[in-house]
Amino acid sequence: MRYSAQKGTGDILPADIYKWQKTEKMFADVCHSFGYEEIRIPTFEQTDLFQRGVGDTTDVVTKEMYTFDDKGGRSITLRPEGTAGVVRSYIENGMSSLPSPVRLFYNITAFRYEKMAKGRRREFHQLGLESFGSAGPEIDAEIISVIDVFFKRMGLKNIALHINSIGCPACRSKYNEILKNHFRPHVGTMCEDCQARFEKNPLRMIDCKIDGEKQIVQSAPRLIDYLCDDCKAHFEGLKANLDAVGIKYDIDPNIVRGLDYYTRTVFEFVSENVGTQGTICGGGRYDGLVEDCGGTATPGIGFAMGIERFLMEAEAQGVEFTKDENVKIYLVGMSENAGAKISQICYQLRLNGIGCERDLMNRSFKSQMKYAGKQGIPFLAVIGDDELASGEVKVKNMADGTETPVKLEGLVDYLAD
RNA sequence: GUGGGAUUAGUUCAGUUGGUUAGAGCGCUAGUUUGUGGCACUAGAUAUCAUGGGUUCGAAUCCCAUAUCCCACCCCA
Repeated sequence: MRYSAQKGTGDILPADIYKWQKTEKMFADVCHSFGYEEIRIPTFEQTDLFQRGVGDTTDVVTKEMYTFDDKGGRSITLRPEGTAGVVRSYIENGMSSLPSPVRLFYNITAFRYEKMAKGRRREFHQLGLESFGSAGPEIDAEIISVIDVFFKRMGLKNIALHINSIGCPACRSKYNEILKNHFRPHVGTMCEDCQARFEKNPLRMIDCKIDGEKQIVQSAPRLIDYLCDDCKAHFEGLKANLDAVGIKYDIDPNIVRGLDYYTRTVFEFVSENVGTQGTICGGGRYDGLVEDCGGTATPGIGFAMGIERFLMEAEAQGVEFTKDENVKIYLVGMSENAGAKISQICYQLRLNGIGCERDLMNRSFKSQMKYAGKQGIPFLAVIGDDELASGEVKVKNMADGTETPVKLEGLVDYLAD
């Protein structure tokens, strides 16, 4: 039996891991600079949290969740996204009593049972953040600028930002009636999905891929034109705040987003390099979610970015990731007697945080040299009987071939720069 | 859930109309007269040709099924 990683999962190998580490570290740095702190939440939650939080009519919940009963008979689900778990934690840990806004970021894996395609995995990784307690559009603009700053500091060029407002429950239900009146005479001619959507969520009929080209869909009234005064003011405020810092955006009335909890602001960063859908990062406001999950009514907003998709985009843009050297010096053993001394030197170097390697394969002198060269280790020193006698080694700089005599007791200091 | 392409060494790929011991590059191991590497040269190891059936004197090659990977639809990160 030959085992392989499960469909839609995969290994992140040493050859790539430094890119992930750079990405994760930069995201944390940027979040910190905005006053966000990291939170770590469990990989699984009770199924009900996602049904209620994400919405039990969404695709994610109805057909994509990894759900199973544990030995105690509880229904458990591997998180399909991060927001619901963070909201649960916010409520459970009484974070509403902390100074507002409460700002949290996270680095998680998430799980969705999907058919494979480019940029889509069953286990995938997200960097994201959530912010609680602030209802104004300033924070909407601020979390978008978190992403903008992150992209810029990672060396990415502009990635298209699409924004939209899907209103609050009040203006949305009013709009739904208007939309239904528009479609009612034509429902019969539309696709099966749209006939179902007509009753449950007419908003989604607008971005139907089957009927999308039809005149009746093209001419449908747009939610953004029917926002209530408060929602309209919020959206204008968002645009003004983005304009103020020079972040460019397109208003895309078709962004609906597949998760039920969104209200007012929704946005996506989209690219052509990560598959058909192209969303690298998506998010929005969810002013009703905390209350829906059993907390006191608290506005919230957040986003999540797919690390796999981000790296695809970074690679497509030719972003260079430099790999740090972990091992600074290789100690070549020249004689049988040198082994113990080399062990002592390595131990001292490592105690002082200096990475070093020595032969563990009983290799010839020449092979040790080759190994050090191939590994790209920047310094090298040969230790044989001469060095044992004199207590001095020649430290060779592998890049330019120069050698510097260094006393053994001074080796740590010499390499410490 | 619907449709399309693919699967040969660790890896990227060749492999003729079905015909003897299935090849190469990279990588790996060792050596090129035992105190200086990357390059080069030489040698070596490594393949149930995805799995199971079938056709045939003979299958990596043709047929069927299954699995996996990839791509599109849908949806999302």
